[in-house]
Amino acid sequence: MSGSEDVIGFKPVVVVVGPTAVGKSRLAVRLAKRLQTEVLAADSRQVYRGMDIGTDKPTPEERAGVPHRLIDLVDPDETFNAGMYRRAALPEIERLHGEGRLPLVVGGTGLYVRTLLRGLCEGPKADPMFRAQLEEEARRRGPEALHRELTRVDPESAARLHPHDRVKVVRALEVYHLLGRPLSSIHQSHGFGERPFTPLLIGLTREREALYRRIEERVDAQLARGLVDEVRGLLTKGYDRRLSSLKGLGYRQIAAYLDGDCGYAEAVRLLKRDTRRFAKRQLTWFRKEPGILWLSLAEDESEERIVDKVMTMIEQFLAGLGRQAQVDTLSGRTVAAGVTAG
RNA sequence: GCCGAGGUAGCUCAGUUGGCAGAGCACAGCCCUGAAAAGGCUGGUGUCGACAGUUCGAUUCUGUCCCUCGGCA
Repeated sequence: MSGSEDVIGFKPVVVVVGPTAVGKSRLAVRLAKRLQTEVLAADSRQVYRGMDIGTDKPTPEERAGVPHRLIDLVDPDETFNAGMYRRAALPEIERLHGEGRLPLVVGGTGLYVRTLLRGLCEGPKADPMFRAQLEEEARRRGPEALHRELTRVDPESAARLHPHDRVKVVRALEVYHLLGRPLSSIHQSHGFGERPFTPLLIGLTREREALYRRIEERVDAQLARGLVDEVRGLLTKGYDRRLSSLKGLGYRQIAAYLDGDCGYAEAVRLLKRDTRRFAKRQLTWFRKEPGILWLSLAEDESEERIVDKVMTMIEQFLAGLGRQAQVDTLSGRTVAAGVTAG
């Protein structure tokens, strides 16, 4: 079933979010089978080709019969970012709608999910040369110098950003440099106000302790599957540790070990710790994202039962859309594509 | 049983010549508009082993007891 064809005027999208290792990917495969649709990843790391174990991509077996999109889009030394993700994802969603299927977005990259559901402001694309220049300046004169510069051209952004937050200070300066307009004014007029779809947002969570245990187990499993060899292979191919792709969890810590910065046990400890911290940051992000229906998973809960629960939520969601469409037709209003559901 | 060392945060430990208890790690809370698994900010969570004594005031000094680790029996 898909059901999206009976809700004329709406563009429904089901989105499953949650912290790393909560169990999103496995659930996604089962859900996609039941919905006869495809999995659209919202994951800033799985876009890199050749980075499979460390990003915990679904295995070929898991992907058999269930197409996965928005994975393996670029090589590790290519730039990728939220804007590129959005440009790649929107056509996939449109295509599925055209085929009468319900798009299923699954991922833990909060910003990517947000760019789909609420848009991305019309800022200029990243300019690597200019960024490198600013980075050099930060090294020479300290990060505070960049922040002082920002205070001159965009006092609002400067007030919002901590002087040490180099990445975001550089982006704000870049926007002003390319556009002659402060980033803050662009944000203000955008405000994440777009509503291109009618989403059902499902957040998966677990008790903190259980989640942390799953993270440790998953890291151990990744190591058993050959994470060290995967990282070594990337370094041998000439990919630099400073690449954004290799600064991700797993790659950063194992590359440090391979370069002799620390011992193996220490690298594993740090990887587990950093992954726990990451999961915590994800929870902070999603907690304040509006409209998420939270589903707390019990440790002994079977995958079949979880799928049933989520399917019930999806059916109710679609039924609600049907009623809403009827009401709107009766009252003679034009149904705008993008009525808020949350 | 005797002798010695110790008991302070979740862990390892520092410290108070008697005056609101502090480091690292661990952890918790938060920010985020083309780097987002990135980047950044904030926070000490405590019956100082227990009971009694001295004192205006004891985690600190004294006594008794309990526990841990060594050594000797």
